[in-house]
Amino acid sequence: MLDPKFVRENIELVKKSLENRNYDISLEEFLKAEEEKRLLQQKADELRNKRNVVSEEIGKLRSQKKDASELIKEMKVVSDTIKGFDEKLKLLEDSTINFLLNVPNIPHETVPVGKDETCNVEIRRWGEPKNFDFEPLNHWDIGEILGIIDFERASKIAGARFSIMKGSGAKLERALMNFMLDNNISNGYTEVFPPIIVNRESMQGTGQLPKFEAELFRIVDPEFYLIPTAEVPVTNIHRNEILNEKDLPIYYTAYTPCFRREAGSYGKDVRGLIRQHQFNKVEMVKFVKPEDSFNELESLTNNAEEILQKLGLPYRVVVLCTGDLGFSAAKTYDIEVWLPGQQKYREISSCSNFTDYQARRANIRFKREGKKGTEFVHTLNGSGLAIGRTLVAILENYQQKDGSVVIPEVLRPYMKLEVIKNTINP
RNA sequence: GGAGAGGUGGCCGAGCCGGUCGAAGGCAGCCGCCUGCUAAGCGGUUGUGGGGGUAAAACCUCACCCAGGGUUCGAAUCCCUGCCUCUCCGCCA
Repeated sequence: MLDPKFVRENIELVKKSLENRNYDISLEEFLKAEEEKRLLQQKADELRNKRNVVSEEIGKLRSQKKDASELIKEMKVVSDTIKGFDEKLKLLEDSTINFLLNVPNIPHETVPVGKDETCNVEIRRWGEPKNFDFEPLNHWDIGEILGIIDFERASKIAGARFSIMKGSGAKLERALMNFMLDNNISNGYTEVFPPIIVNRESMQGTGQLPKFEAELFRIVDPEFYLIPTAEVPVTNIHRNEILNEKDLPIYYTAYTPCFRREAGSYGKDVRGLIRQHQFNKVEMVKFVKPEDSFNELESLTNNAEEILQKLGLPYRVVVLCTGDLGFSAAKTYDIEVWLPGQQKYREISSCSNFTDYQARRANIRFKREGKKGTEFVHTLNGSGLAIGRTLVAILENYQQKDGSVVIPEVLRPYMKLEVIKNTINP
């Protein structure tokens, strides 16, 4: 959420931001309501002050056994007036907050302005897409040949966009989790394993609600939401807290399953592991001081890249333009891994700085040493990495002519295996 | 699932037959005094958010004693609902 005071004082900047993000929202109504709210609040506060003073007076008269019925009568009217003001105030407050909850974060000045994903800008590449001396297969074909992924039975159990990992496939999934967690831990992140169903307040704290309800799986009775990313529970760890300056920065990493409805993506990636309703992910989350957050975004992104480098998977980093930038983010780098089966770079990580946007929603503050008052922290997060997609990348990049898949060196201690051999369909 | 206890400031802990309670007392923290140094001791001070005010402060004011409603001229204190914690019983990975 943006600071109402900030919006009030930076109308042009906010308008520009909305325009660059292709949002068609007018600020006029909000500003009017905001102004009205402040005036009304002043009036109500004055009356409350009067009531406080006179009520105390009544108390004194009472204790002296003197008559106070005139004052009581008078205050009854005042109280009714206050009640009326409060009702109006509540409506105005609701409408201003509701408005702000639907206004996206302001993109950082280094974010390229552009309409849609075609305007994203590639920042760097690492590794060379390998030349195969045979036609590289899609991961779902590899999975079938090796007997390590079963989509058909998964759809029997749950439905479309689910999968069963089997044998060496399941083991590879597990190895990736552990390798990624260990790597993040060695980069200074503290491992956490949070709840994966959460309450409404948490979803609102990180910005999934109220705007993106359609993306979420929901449990109706009692009301809970399945997390679409570990960002939700992990960022909310410090909801409604005031942290000490000396505690910052805080780095967390978490493995969790993630659940997404994928509404509106019916035609896309219908085959394979790329777009599933349930998938595993290792996430990195940071709480930092405002002045550090954009440097922290660079190191966060580097931490994610390091994993791909160690796995020997070619990738590129792109910075999202204003039109493609996520709702709560001020700046986002997507990391895209090379998939030989698709001859394309595909997103495998998304690293974002949310500045104070989530912190204000979730009310996460910190106190500077020797300074009065509090400030909102800046929050960041990034995948490090999406496990299913990493597994896809390994199958496709490390496939051999005979259908087998070589296990990347760094995973061998975890797998206790060097090659997933093709014993089923040689 | 059944029975009971409780949620107060950074922490501990009073208040809870309604008024002078933003809230006693203690601890911790900060400032000063004292002391050869340390400890002890003495005095002062210490929350968050909103609105107004200011160049910035000072300052004024409202709200906040788990959350949301209600009663009342007035609520930490009374009533209702919800959430959470603890103890006992049952059930269970």
